[in-house]
Amino acid sequence: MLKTLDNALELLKHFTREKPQWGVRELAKEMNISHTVVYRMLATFERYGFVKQEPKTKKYELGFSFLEYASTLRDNLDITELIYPVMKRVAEATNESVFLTWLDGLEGICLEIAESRQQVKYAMSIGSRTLLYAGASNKVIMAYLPASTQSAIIEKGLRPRTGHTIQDKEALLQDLARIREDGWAYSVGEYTDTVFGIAVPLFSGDRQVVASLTIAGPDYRMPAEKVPEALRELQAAQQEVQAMLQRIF
Amino acid sequence: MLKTLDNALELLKHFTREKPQWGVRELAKEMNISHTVVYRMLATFERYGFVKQEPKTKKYELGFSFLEYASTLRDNLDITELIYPVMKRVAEATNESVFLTWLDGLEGICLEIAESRQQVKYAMSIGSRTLLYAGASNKVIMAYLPASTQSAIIEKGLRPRTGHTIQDKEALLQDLARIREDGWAYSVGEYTDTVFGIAVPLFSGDRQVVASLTIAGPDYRMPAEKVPEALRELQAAQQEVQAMLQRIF
DNA sequence: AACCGGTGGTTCGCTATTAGAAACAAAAAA
DNA sequence: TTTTTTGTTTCTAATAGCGAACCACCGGTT
Repeated sequence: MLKTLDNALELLKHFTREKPQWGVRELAKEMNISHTVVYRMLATFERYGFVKQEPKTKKYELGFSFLEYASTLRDNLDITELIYPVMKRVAEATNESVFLTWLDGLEGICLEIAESRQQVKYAMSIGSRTLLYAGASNKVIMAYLPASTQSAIIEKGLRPRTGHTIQDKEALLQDLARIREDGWAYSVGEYTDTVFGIAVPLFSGDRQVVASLTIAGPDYRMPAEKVPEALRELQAAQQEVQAMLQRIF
Repeated sequence: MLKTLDNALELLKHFTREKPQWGVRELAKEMNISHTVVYRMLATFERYGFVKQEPKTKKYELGFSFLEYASTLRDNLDITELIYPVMKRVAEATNESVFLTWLDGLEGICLEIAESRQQVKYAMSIGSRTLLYAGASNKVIMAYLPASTQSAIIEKGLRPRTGHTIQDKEALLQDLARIREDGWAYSVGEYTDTVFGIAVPLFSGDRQVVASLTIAGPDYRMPAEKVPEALRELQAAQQEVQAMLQRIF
């Protein structure tokens, strides 16, 4: 393990939505290290476009290189070309937004969004991480993980996202068992208040869960009687995407 | 400048669309350094999710952290909330896709795309870099840059992207002068074959070009007589976005 | 089964690189 | 104006990284 690189990557973590700009000395104080060191790291990052210095304020912020790497990363997964069209079709058929959530370690990460025509955007954008124990899109992934992994997620703590987030370990495991039997998940307001989700899992060639496909939107637009129709649409997409995944993975 | 960090960022450059996966020794040979060093760098990056190792092949590839940082980066610019809705409106009015290109050093970078309903996707995705001397979206930015910056771009070389890319220095400068007079640019097949572009510039609070807004699509869908109407739509969007930019920058 | 060339991962001593105090110039703030 | 704070540069002690040699493992060949 390289300490210099480790320090540098730790530094990057400080550039967040809440605090996107940092002065050299300001950041050094925050990290409890010499401002000289911070300066050198930022200067090196800047040469590669990972941060850039605003000429006026002299403060540093994230650079466009992240966009470039994110772009090639998404290309690697053939999402835009293969999966997105299917998602878009479901979005148009159901008039709701469709999300592709990928499994990454003990968390989920949103890889693609097909917006419905109804322009109601959510506070979820591509690249945002999610906890696996709340919301249909996440639970449907967790349901198919090995028991040991499920435990690991639970051990990390079940902090509630909303008033409807399941906080009891046993209740969660039971819920997951049911989802596994059904082959799909439905939830309302678990991850975000007043938002429903209908989700199905996606598997790799060797039958491991790797992702989920989700229809989501404001709860008032998806009463119980409309769920079966949306689910049918989603399951058709699932099969289609599944076939493509087998060929790749 | 930190050499260790510099090396590490140089290493990342090798993960491209063309070669997204690397073995430790393979990459070491490519970079002409010890495989031990490469291993240490990859291991450190992996702890932060910037690369990940595929369990089967043991090869490394880019990790999801880039998506996360790209996401917060885009949030910083308030694009999704403020500018995207305007772009979407133009896309629906004209039935063509609308692109937001940002100025970054001597290059452009695509920050947002509002797709038209007609599902014809281009090989351009968010985060891709573009050269400033070809195509309406780029030239309209270059046209408003100071002469010294224009020279710098030209000095770097005018490699043709297509058969219609302007390669003569004088011809280019003359074209830019005209664009500056008109306040907008129109081109066909300069950056990508059989693709037209109509573009207008966007300025920061202190009257510096920072970006461009572009309508683009297959050339057969935009004959000369339809250009004025599309331009009108685009210029309305320009004013609207401009007003928002003044408030931010 | 033994072999071989390949892989990713580990160890350890020498040495190049990095950290951090101090100093600097410039720009805000007093 | 002075004072404080900023980003940046310089210097040297000492830490952290380099790389040869190492191991354990895998997959194909003999």
